[in-house]
Amino acid sequence: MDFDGLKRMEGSLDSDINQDFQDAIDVIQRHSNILYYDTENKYYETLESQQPPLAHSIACFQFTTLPEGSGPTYEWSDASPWNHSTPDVSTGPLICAEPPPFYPSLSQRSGKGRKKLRLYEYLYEALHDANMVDSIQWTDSSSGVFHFISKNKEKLAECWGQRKGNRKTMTYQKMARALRNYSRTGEIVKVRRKLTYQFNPAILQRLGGGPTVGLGSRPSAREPMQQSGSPYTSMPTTPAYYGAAAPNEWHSWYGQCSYQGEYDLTTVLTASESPKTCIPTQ
DNA sequence: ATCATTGGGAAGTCGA
DNA sequence: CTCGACTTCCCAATGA
Repeated sequence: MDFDGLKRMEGSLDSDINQDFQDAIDVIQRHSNILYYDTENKYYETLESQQPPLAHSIACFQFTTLPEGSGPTYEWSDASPWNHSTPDVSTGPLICAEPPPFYPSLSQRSGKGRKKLRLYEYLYEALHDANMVDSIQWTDSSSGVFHFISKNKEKLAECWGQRKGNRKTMTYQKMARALRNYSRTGEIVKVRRKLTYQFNPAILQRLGGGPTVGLGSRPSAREPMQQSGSPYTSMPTTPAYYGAAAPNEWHSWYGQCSYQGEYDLTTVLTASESPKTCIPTQ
């Protein structure tokens, strides 16, 4: 992203971002470095050339069609990122283009043996999509903390709903409800900050980035992630959220913080060199 | 007081 | 038929 792009971004960010503008800049800078993420698919290289100027279209997803019976036929990470351009939300209501012919219908998408795309996977995907930067951004990608942009969070939700082929329009409220269910399993937890959530480090790792933690299979509601002996239980390198990989311990950390009043997330999250304690801003 | 956001219960849907 | 993973609806609490 060039400087002009940055400037445009700045103009489009609304008040809740301004409150932590430095944060946003940091995230944008991170995104500018993220373009190499998908070098294998050449997504970001080709996006520009492939994209027609559909200024108000979103949520057109291109899937790689895999032959039936060739092993696990769908993994979310195998799906090519969707083609869409950033809608100019300031000029009017969001209009979603009809899915292109290759857009898989629900039945196709969930065909034999295909794993359903999970919300957290979708969010992770969106976080690496430069065109979604106006809807969702990393607050601190290394610790898996991300936040929704108040102004455009509904766009992301709509995209999610379209991707799932829901009958009704997905809203942020409904998406957030699903997100809250993750707090039970610990896949994503709520950060005590407006519109901000955090991936579990193990999930983050599994999704292809983030800190190195003990890997395990995906936790289930019945088997919440337990990582006793994990470095995160004793050593909060990025103290705020890694405090523990186990959800319960995360929460206990949050609980601690909440007693200390509002804390400076930016400070806490951007300082990873040395262990720090929670820093209240007031 | 208003609005946005958060949180959770409960029932329903859908695919595996 | 069961189960997981949402989805949908609703309502209450909280904070700006």
